[in-house]
Amino acid sequence: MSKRPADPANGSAPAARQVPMRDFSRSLPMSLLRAREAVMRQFRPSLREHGLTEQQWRILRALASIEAVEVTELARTAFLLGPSLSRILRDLEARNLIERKTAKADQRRSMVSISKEGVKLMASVAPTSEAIYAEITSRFGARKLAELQEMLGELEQSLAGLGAGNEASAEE
Amino acid sequence: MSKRPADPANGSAPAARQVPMRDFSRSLPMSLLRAREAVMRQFRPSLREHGLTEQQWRILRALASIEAVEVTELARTAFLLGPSLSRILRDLEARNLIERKTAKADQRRSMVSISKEGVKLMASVAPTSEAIYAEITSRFGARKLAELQEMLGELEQSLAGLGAGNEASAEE
DNA sequence: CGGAGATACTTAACATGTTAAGTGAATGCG
DNA sequence: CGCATTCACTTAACATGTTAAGTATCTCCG
Repeated sequence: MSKRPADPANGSAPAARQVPMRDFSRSLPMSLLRAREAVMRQFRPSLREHGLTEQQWRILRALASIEAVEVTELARTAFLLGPSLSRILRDLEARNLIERKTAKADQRRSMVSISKEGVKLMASVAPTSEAIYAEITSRFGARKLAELQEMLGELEQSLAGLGAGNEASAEE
Repeated sequence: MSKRPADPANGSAPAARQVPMRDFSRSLPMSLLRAREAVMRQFRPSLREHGLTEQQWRILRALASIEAVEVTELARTAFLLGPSLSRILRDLEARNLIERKTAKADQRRSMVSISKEGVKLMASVAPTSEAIYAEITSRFGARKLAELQEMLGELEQSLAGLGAGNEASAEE
C-alpha cells in the first residue's frame, strides 16, 4: 500500500541532538503518567470482566456515597470533562445503572443517582477492587503510600491558580 | 455558590450508600490523575500555540536525542501504544516534522527520525517549556520534586510484574 | 526450498479527552 | 415586561487510549 520512497537520495543524516532538554523520560509528567498506568494496569482487567471502563467505575463510585448530584458537580467529583460525562451518563442510563431526573426548581439541571442495579454491580466489583488496592498498598508500603499521596496533594496545591494569570488579562 | 436544595420531596430515594469503599477522591489513581492534570494544564497552552498536542510533543522530544529509532522502540520511549503512535506519526510525517525510512536489513521495520523542520519547531517551543518546568520546580521545591519522582519510580517498580501472574497460566 | 509461526507495524472499531458550538432555561436590568 | 446574558448541559468534531484484526516480512525447522 504505502511504498513511500519518501526521500530519494536522502543520504543526509537526520537532524537530531540539536535541542538540548532535560532527559525526556525523567520529566514529571512522564513519571506521573507511568506511575498511574502501572497502578491502573492492575485494576483494568477486573473492571473489564464486569463490563466497566475506568471512567464508568469512577462515576459509579462517586454516585455510591450520595443520594443524587447535578451533572456539573459529578464532573468535578469524578474528574471528567462535561462532554465525556455526558456521553458516559447516556450509556450508563441505557444500561440502567444510573437514573436521571430533572430538578424541579431549575429545569436546566438534571440530578443523577445510582440505581439498584448499579449498586448491585458495584457490590460485585468492590471486593476484587479492594483486594487489588490492598495488594498495591502492601507492596509499596502503607506509610510510603500515604506520603506519596500527601506529596501529590501538595503538588496540586502549589500549582493551583498558576496558568490562571492570563484569565484576568484575557484578550481578543 | 452552591445552592443545593438537594432533596426536596424527592419521592423514591435513590439507592446510595450501599457499597462501602474508601473515599473515592483519595484513591491513588485519582491522586495521580489530578496531579498529572495539574502539571499538564501548565504546558498545554504553550504547546497548543505551536500546534502540538501533548503526545506529539512527547514524540518529538523522544526523537530529539537520537538519530533514528524503530517505531516499537519509540512507542516504549514516548509511552504510547502502537496504534496511537502509528496515527500520530502519519500526521507528523505529513507535516514534515519527522522522516521515515524502511530499515535496509528488515523491511518490516521503519526507522523514524526528526526532520530539520521538527528540530526548528522544538527549538521554538523548548524555551517556554523549560521556563514552565522551572516555575513548577520552584513552586513545589526542587528537593521535594526529586523525592516525588523517586517515589513514583519505586511505585512503578513495586508493581512491575504484578498482574502478570495470569500470563504464565494463560488460558483460552 | 517451503510453509507454519513469530514480528513489526497498520487498520479498524469503540470509548474517552479536549475544545468549540449549540440548545433550552434561568437571570438581570432597563 | 422584554431581551441580552449567563447557566447547565448536550452535540459536534477531531485526537488519543485501548483492544482486536489485518498485512507484509522474516525465521526457523523439516
